[in-house]
Amino acid sequence: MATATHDPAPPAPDETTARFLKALASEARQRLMLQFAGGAELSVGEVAERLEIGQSTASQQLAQLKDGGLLTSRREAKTVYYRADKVRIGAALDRLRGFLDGCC
Amino acid sequence: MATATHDPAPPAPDETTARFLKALASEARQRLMLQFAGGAELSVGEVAERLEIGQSTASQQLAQLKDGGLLTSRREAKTVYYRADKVRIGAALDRLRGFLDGCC
DNA sequence: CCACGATTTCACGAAATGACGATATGTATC
DNA sequence: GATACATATCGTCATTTCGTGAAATCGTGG
Repeated sequence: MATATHDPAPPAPDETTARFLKALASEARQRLMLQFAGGAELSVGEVAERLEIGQSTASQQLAQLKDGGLLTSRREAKTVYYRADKVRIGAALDRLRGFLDGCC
Repeated sequence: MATATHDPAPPAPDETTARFLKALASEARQRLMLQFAGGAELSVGEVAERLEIGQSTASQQLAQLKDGGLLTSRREAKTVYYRADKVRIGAALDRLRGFLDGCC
C-alpha cells in the first residue's frame, strides 16, 4: 500500500521546495542573497555589518537560507564563511518548475 | 558617475517577483494551486468546498495568488472563475532565475 | 426597485515570523 | 585550563500572516 492513514493530501511540493520558497519569500533574505553575487564568500559578521543588522539576526537568516538550499557554509578557524550554492539553487528551480508544470 | 560610497542599485527582485514568491511560500496556497491542475477552472465556492476552508478564506487566498501572477479570474454572471495563468507563471520563473543568476 | 446568490471586504483572535540583546558554544592561542 | 574572538542559540517583544464569521458589494432576474 502506498499511503496508510488517509490520503486526501495531493502531491504538494516536497518539503525541500517548500523550504526553498519560504527562505526566498522575504525581502530581508533577498537582500542577504544579493551580497553573494559573483560567488562572493562572506562571514556572518561581514554580512551583518554590510546590511547593518544585528549579528544574531544575520546568523539566523543565513541559517534559514542554508536550510532552504541557497547557501553553503564552510568553517575556517573561528570564522564561518557562507556562499551561494549554485547546484542546489538550480535543482530547486527545476523542482519548482516541475511543480508549477504539474499544477497548471 | 554612478555611486562611490557603498551600494548603488541593489538589483533586488522586482516587486512583481517578490509578490510571486510570497504568494507561493504558503503551504495553504500551494494546496490551492494544485486544484487548478490540468487547466481546471474553478469558482471561489468550489475551491472553498474542495479544501474545506471558509469561503472568505478562499477568496482572500485566491486574490493573493492572482496578485502574485499565478491565477487569472473571469466573471460569468454572479460567479467568478479562477484558473492558472501559464504565461505569467512562466515569466515569473524566468525573472526568478534571472535574479538568482545575478546573485550567485 | 428589490431580492437572491456569489464574492469581496472588514474586524477580530490565534499562530507564525522577524529582529534584538544576552548568553552559550566552539576554536585557536597562550 | 583560561582567554579572546566568531558564531550559534535562547528569551522576549513587535509585527505580520492565517483563518473565521459578519457585514458590505456586485451582478442578475423578477
